[in-house]
Amino acid sequence: MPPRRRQSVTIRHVAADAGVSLQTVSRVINKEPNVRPEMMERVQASIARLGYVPSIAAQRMGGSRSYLIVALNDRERTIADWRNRQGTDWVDQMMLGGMLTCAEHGYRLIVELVDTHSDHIERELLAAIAALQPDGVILTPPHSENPLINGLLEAQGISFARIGSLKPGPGFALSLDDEGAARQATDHLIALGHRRIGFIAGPDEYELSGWRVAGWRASMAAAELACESLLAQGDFSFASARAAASALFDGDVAPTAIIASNDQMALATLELARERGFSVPRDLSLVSFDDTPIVRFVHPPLTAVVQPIAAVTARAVELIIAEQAGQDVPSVPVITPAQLAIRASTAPPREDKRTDMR
Amino acid sequence: MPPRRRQSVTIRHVAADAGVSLQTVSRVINKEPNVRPEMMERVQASIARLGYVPSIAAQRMGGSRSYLIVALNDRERTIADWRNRQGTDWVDQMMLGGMLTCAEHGYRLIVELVDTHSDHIERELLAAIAALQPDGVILTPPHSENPLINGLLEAQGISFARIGSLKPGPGFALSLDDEGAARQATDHLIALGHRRIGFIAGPDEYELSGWRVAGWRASMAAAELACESLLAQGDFSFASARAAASALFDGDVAPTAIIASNDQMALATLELARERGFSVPRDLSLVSFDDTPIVRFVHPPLTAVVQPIAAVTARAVELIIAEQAGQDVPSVPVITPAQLAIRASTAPPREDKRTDMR
DNA sequence: ATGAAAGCGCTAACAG
DNA sequence: CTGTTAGCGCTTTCAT
Repeated sequence: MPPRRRQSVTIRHVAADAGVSLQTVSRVINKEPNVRPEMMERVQASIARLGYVPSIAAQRMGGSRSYLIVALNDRERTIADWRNRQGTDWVDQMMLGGMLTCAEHGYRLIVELVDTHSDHIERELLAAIAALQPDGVILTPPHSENPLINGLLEAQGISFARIGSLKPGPGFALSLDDEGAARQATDHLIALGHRRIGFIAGPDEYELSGWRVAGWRASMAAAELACESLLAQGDFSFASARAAASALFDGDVAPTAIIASNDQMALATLELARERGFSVPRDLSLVSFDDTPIVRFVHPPLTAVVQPIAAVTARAVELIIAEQAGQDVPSVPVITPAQLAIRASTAPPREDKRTDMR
Repeated sequence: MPPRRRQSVTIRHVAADAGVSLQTVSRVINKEPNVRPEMMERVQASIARLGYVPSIAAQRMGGSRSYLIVALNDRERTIADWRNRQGTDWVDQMMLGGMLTCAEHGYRLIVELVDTHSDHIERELLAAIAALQPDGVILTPPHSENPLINGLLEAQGISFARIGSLKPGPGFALSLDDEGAARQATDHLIALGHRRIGFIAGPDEYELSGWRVAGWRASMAAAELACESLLAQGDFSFASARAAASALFDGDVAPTAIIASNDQMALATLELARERGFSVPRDLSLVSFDDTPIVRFVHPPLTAVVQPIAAVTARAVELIIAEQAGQDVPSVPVITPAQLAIRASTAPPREDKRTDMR
């Protein structure tokens, strides 16, 4: 049984050491105004000498911030990703962006998992809030636009960020530029000389599915290329994409390139292409969305749209902290551009008889 | 500026609702004895009805636990892994084991990064402790046996676990069974019919390097096989392993199988084998250590020793919580067996003229 | 510009 | 077995 531990050096020690009141020390810690420079210096010297660091528990108890930001992720999906060990690094990228940004401001990021589908999601969230009293919450898909969660957080008066959402409303909307990313991918293929570029869309439940399709359509239209018979739909799963790719291959206009709306679907397309004797990228160019680590290790490594999850999460943290500090924060969605990582799965199309010449 | 938030339902509300004193509620929350079953029930009913969840900040202030466990990782290495996006999932596996186990007991896991090489590592750790007041700390290599950290934690009276360490001393030592794992890998190859099994060791700075070599030696000896000219050493880096594998290939006894002490070194060996025209596993069987996701996606997928990081971290959390609760905890190192994932990189050796027949 | 007082939600130590 | 009291370390009032 460990001994009852107490803070070794408290604000009281600092106050005594500097010969000022607790209040003055508190003011210095919180960078509040109305402290003479010399006082401030004296206090800071004491703080440094004593190695004083405020207890966040006490700070929270005193009625101020908790310096805690909760990153809410879907339990089922996150655990499955961890268990599968397929290299999905969504959480890592969130930590990379979120933790480091938190650390810069003296905050901590705590990852919490909640059941999306559960009807006690409300209870789970409230429990986390009651226990942790976080200063902010970062929502990720599929929670970002959950009205229950959104309403609850708003009612509790907690700042929160919605990653992957463009909707106005309470909380900050932060999204990757899905449409722009799809355009970039399409333009890349067009520049390589492709004219029949297929697209495997994601499910309609996800708004971003539509954005990605829109980007592809826009690029195709700009290049005066037809989209007819070049669009198929999957549900982000490997199996669904095999069917979708199959439909594309067997369709009226065999594509020379395919863009898949996520990695799993791109891998399925790659597999199917192989089975049909198509060599990638010689017979078929392939572009993937998400750029999880795995697409770098398949053969050939896939050209992919990189999701800047770390950057978006970092921004989310900054917004939350800025709002805490009473600073002005933008009320429009924050859109972060995506990048295209060009690898070995895209190349100019092979010359063939079907190349139309107008 | 968000409004000053307060706990919506506190222990006081529960006490009033149940018509008992604060203390009784506290006792129920903490499962302390000396509460009549009927009282307990009444209090629990109120807790459920009001949706009460204790504030960990307040609990900590009251002088009890903080319900926080810090997982200390090396900053440089962790950030590099996140940035590289090579699929390294050490942190994820820690969270899988650590977070879930924490959650079962009402604890939270907070990941903290500190600079190993920095001389202010002491200050960093003390700051984290002062701010968070964690109930426990989980150390990972290369911190596990850092005397400064060990001493500091002991002095602070904080329970801590040392992952990847077998040393006695303050804190719980938890390790994977490196020697056993190496034996398993070697035995697997011997069972396949290999007799000339090479081993690429890790650097001496890591104790586990020695354990792994010992396991290989033991298995070889048990099968009456010679180790002569079959041991090479690297430093866990890709480059070092190319040299090591090269030495093995060019040595007196060309191995028909090689065990590399980590994934990077296995990949280097694979690459070199390819360059020399050896087909894996036809001409050379290959076993890797660590089993990061990447080895599943190379061709052929590598047979590998799986590091049960999640299981070990889960155990670490359990030990810390048990000690907190005043329960008896083992004082001997906790060794978790490793598993061998058999994939396509190992096969029986090809018949060749050099097969000795005694 | 500084200080003194009160209280945050909870638990430990003591009473009954 | 149960209730009362006194803090924990900090931040808010409100004085000065």
